[in-house]
Amino acid sequence: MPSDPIHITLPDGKVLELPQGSTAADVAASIGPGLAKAAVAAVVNGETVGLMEPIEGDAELSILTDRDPAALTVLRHSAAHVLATAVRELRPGAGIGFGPAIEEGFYYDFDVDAPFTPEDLAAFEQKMAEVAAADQPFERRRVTKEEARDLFSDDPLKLERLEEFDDDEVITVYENGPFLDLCKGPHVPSTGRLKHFKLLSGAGAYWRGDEKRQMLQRIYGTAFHKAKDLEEHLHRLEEAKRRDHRRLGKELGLFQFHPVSPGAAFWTPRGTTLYNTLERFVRERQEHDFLEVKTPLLYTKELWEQSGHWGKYRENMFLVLNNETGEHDMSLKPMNCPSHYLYYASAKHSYRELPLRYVTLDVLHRNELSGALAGLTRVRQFAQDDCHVFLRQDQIVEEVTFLMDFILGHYDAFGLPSSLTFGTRPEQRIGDDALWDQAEAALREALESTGREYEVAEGDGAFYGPKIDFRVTDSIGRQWQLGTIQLDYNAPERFDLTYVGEDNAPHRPVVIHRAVCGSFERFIAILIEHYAGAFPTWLAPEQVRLLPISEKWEDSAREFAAELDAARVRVAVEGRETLNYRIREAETEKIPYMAVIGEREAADGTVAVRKRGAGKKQEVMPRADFVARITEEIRSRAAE
RNA sequence: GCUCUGGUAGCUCAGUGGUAGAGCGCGUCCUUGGUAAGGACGAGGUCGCGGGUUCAAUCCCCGCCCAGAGCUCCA
Repeated sequence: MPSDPIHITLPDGKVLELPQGSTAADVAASIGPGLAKAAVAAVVNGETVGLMEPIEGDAELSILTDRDPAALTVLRHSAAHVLATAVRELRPGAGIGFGPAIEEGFYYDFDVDAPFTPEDLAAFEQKMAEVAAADQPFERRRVTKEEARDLFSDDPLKLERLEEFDDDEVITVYENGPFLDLCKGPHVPSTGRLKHFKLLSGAGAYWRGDEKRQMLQRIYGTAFHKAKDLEEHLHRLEEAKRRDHRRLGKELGLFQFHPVSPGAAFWTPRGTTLYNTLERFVRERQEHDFLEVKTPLLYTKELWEQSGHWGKYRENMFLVLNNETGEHDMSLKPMNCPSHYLYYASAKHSYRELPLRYVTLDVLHRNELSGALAGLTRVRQFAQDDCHVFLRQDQIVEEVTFLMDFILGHYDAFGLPSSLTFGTRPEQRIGDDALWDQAEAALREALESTGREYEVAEGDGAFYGPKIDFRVTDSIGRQWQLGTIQLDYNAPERFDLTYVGEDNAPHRPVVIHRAVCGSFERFIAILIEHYAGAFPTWLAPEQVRLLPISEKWEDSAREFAAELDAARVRVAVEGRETLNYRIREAETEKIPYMAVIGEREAADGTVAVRKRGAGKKQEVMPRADFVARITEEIRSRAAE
């Protein structure tokens, strides 16, 4: 007695009729053999499911092939299971934690006595290949909590997770060959789908990310549908290593670190030139519409109590002994905001003056965990291009539009494509909803006015107001979160900030926190990696290297160097060793221009110019022409 | 902070229970060069810091410092 068929609606609106118990694989097969082969998983009524799961009743369904990002997540999740299968084969006693797909691959956490060695990883990878070759089907089963307790009686970590389920919740397990895991799924139909994968690294990871819990051993890996994608990914990892700012910073002599001041950079002369050039650029852009102020670095705790930092942020502050009181009741500033509030509050302000934009580029200190420090990207001492705008509620749209334009212009100057994220009200927040409605509407309007696409991150705003975050993509496709525009309704209350309105009564201003680079340190790290150390001429610490062919032409070279120097071009003359040696050296140091002077050039006042990376394609030109050309390139801050 | 790994010449790294090596860089001399490394000689080390084991420690053990990777993208 056949039961009623089910009706499957496809993305193009077509409706298929299939018998009860049909699976997404059946649907794919009924559409065509090509699709049946390419199918990885399916989306049924908005939920990603495995191909082999029976569809329950009428549904909207689309098939995921290896071109869908969601299918890659499924494959990687399955790869995590295959990894666990392999580890359990080789280390039967290993406890299993969680093993999800992540952005760039997957990981699985194991409870074992000792960390895995690289040799272990190689053996696991080998075993994974065997598991994949065995083409074990992934079988999904629904179980009761009671059954699950039984199945995982030897897996305390799984049991712990299990106890968090409600009694009536659907619990599923997946089984492939010898391996059984508590898992929501979905998975690819069988382990044979896993063809292109690689284990990358092992490291400790706390169970559930809680430092009070036991340390598990995590193995990271990645997997792709196509060999080419895997290769490209591995190549990108190599490329990132090659561009690592810590490595290039050392090679190009830009900055160093010393144990006597962990997390604080020593900038070399070259690095300082780079830093100052960036700072000059930032200052120049802020010259007209912003007011730069310098404020103290050290404050008593009264300020931090008022700002709320003393209670919530003290762990991250460097406290300083106050001789007067004998207490550590002073602190180096970890941010500039409170000093800007104080300065604003030091005078009465008319509504006519607003918006007021205060900028400070001072050094800040934050006591980050020692284990969190990393090169220039995570430091304890840094400087932000920090701005606080004081404005009226009715000015928000115009101001945010102005600031966005300002921030995007900055990234454009470095050829960093940017994207925008709008963070709306979080669960935990202050201020009434009417104010949030207004603030969000204003940000939205400003965002719309740019005509650019933006992502909405619901609930991602700060507790004191909504925000817009700016992310840039560097030359090898990595994304970095840099600038931010945050509305703040809390600070004006805490610091009792006011302005005198048209009605001659005091009103609360709104505060906007704005940063463009984030910190100079981190921004420079990103620039180093973005340019792979080959800075555009305007940023390069040394812009021209003059190479006299022999000592005889050194005077001529020095004369020309003086000319360039007078034109504010950063130039050095290098006369030792052979010409070939010096060319190689300048090329490795990524100097934008080499200028060679020999008998001919000295005689007719020319110079043979070789551009970085251009090889033997040199250009002989009158010296004045080269000065004109390079000064224009610097003035316009040309990209190359 | 915690786990693991590492710390040897300015840099990159090899090495050993018997007071240490390479390449590059650096110095001197020769060479005076035409577009990615000319040649010779030489200087340079508290083997991260402190303690312990040992006849003897850069090496083994303990502590500390610094660096690197990682520390929920939740079955």
